[in-house]
Amino acid sequence: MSSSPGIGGASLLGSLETCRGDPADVKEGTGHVHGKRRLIELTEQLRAKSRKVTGPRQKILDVLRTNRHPATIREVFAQMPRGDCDLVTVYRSMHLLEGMGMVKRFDFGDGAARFELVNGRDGGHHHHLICTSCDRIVELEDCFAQEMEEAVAARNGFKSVTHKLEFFGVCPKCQTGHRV
Amino acid sequence: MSSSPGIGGASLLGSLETCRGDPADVKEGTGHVHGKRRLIELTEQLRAKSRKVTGPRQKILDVLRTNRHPATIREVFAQMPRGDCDLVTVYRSMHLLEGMGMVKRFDFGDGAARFELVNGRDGGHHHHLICTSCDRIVELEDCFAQEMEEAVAARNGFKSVTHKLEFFGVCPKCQTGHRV
DNA sequence: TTGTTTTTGCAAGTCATTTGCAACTAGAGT
DNA sequence: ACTCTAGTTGCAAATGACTTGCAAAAACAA
Repeated sequence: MSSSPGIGGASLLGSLETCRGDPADVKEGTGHVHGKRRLIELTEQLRAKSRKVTGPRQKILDVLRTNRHPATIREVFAQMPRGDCDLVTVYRSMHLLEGMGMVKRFDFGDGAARFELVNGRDGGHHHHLICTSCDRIVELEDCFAQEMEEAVAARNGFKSVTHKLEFFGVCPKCQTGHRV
Repeated sequence: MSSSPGIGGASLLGSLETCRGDPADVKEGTGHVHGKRRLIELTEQLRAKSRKVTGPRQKILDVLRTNRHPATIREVFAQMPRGDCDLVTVYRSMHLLEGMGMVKRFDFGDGAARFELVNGRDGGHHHHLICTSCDRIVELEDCFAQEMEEAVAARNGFKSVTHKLEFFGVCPKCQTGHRV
């Protein structure tokens, strides 16, 4: 990383370790850790699987952490201070994180894959409702296809069955004709 | 189409019109027309919307007609006698057919869109179960997500909600270790 | 048959994503 | 703290799905 020698792990993690008291760290009820402390957890996951905790990876995780909806590679890249890392590195890191189960890939059919940080051990499995007019994304809580999945698996003798389910429609705002 | 001047509409349709008695023409119970007669119906749909019935389009429809599973553009192209038409024409025709509602697009997450002929007026809405090991595709009858779709639409105030749902898993044959 | 409009082939372009490779660095070992 | 090495990164170039521009060719109506 010759172009940005200052982005070492120390600079980012160092400041993080002083943030234990971040009021947003724990979202009550969910048990999920948020805020910057979350980032420390994430980098620990990397270390735990003996992957190196590099500047680009921390930045990418930090961007993912602050995104409420699945983001494309380009969106993640755009949200990093310019010069932080190469676009290719985002692709490679995302692939790594996906393989580690730290992020989940979604496909909304617009040609670019989207990624979202996985929460909790169950992976926080859920689906999305996407406005076909303004691209607004609504995160749907929980999954209603579990039974279906089991039925389909059993009926066809398949194992390790998973599913991909997304909904598309026109959101309330776009129904009024006000393109947002 | 300088390279294949002999592929006129007459050559294909002509032979079709003599095939009314094709034993596979009507699949009992379903009311769907199959066999070559189906192709005549399809070309009529083109004419009805004043799109030209060309050689390439007939060939493409004929390939789609014989495919049991959604096929990629390349697969459709590969199934046409060489020189029948350009790959680009398959892309363009598929886009046209999709716009007309004659074919439906699916995405199994492998980078290439897949297309399947639509049957009946309801569109024969259904889903697929794909083996992640050997790519085998199982067509699942009916759709189990209709209620969900309505609930999601109502709860979020969306209109014209549709959904995309596919299942992925390991098929019986691949579970035994025999890669097929 | 002619005329108009649509369609096609070919070449080139776009865009997401991947890959080759040399330079670089995080973290382990010393 | 210093070295070593495997894992990472940047850059450039490649890949692959899909699209677009344009002139030649074909469908079909008059």
